[in-house]
Amino acid sequence: MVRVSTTAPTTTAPPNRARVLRLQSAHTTLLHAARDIVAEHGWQGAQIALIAARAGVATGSVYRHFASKADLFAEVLALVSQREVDVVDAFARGEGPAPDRLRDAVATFMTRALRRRRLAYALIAEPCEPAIDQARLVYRAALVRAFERLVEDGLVRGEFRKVHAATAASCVAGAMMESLVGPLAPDVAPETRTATTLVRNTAALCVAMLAREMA
Amino acid sequence: MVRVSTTAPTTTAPPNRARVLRLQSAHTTLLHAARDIVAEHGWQGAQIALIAARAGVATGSVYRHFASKADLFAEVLALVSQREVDVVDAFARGEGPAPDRLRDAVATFMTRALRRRRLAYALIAEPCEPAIDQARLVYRAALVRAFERLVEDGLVRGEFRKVHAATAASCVAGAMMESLVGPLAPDVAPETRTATTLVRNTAALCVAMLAREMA
DNA sequence: CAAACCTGTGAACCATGATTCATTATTCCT
DNA sequence: AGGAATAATGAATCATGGTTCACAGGTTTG
Repeated sequence: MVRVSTTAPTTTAPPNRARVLRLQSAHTTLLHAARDIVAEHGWQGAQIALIAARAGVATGSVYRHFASKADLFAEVLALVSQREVDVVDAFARGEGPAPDRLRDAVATFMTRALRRRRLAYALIAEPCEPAIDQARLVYRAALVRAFERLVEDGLVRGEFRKVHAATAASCVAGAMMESLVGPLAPDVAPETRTATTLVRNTAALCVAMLAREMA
Repeated sequence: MVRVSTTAPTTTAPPNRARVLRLQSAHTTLLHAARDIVAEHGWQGAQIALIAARAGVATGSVYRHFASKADLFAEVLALVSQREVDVVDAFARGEGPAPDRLRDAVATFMTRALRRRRLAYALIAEPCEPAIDQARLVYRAALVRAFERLVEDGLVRGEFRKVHAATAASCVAGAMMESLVGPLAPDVAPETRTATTLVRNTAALCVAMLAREMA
């Protein structure tokens, strides 16, 4: 690369910045490669060597950017999961009746999961080694917290009957995810029509759990 | 052992029976040892060598009775889990209003889990290796099916609003188990009073999901 | 009682796949 | 350009823990 030797690097800024950028880029590339591998082959197929190959670097290079495999996967989990948490959170902070928002949050979460099936299965239910499982629990907790905020909002607005927000949030999240486990299983035929019904039913059940009255 | 050489072993019955009994006994001893280890140290501490030691046999002997570690653990899982499934099933086949039975089934399951905490955590949420996780999914499915029978019964009796039984059962099971995950975590202080409230709340939420009308 | 046969033993073996590290290539600065 | 510093490489190493197996001890059969 041609550098037009500027008078003087005021500080060590330009080179550092470039270096940092390059490193960040490698970091991101690796992260994406890992995510893609998981989305395609699940945790089972997510070996360091494969990920490195996918990212176009050598195995050892992975350790230049991540302290360990667990570390890398924790970041992958965060990358993918945070988006989902944010989606639920958007509903928690939204306008309109809380029951409707709860219904939509559940439905949206499920629909999104049923699109990237393989990835969702990996995140929610796929058997995986303990270290990853550990990180998964953290993500689940975050998701529950997002639902908790939604429930709390509904309580403040008097739109839910009086329940313990944290418990209710756990129940909603649990109900939702357990409903997904079956359909997400890799071997099940992708019957999308059934999926639509499933989503609708589950969302309704979750709302019913908290509803002040029957419709 | 002194054998009073009876005239003639009509068949090969006597020796075989004794042998079979001895084998069965060893099998059972191993199974119990494995269960106890898991109940004390979780899957993490459940290594073949330790289990063998606990059972008072050599490592290799384990393989006289179980084809593999996964096999052994599958049986442990079945041993412990089947009882829980049966408990739920008893409520499914019981008398009285289905909503009450559902409430009691959930409460009973949770209460039982909160007693043997460590074991329940292992069965429900503890990070563990894929092979065990796989078997765990099977158990979850069985539990869901038990709840499904209960829901179906309630539907027949017209005591639940019209819902898809399988989906509702998943939701109930999921809600229940997710509620347990937090409190079961090994580090959490065992605040039993909170546990009582948690059980009551969760059971109520599960019933509300299906209830025809508000109380 | 001896031969055939199980069953138990536990140290050695092996497979897996993450992690390391001596070496080589690249990039940065003067 | 020259040399230090930094990054990339990937084959070798290592750790873990399940699994095997050649052998020993005891039991059954004839």
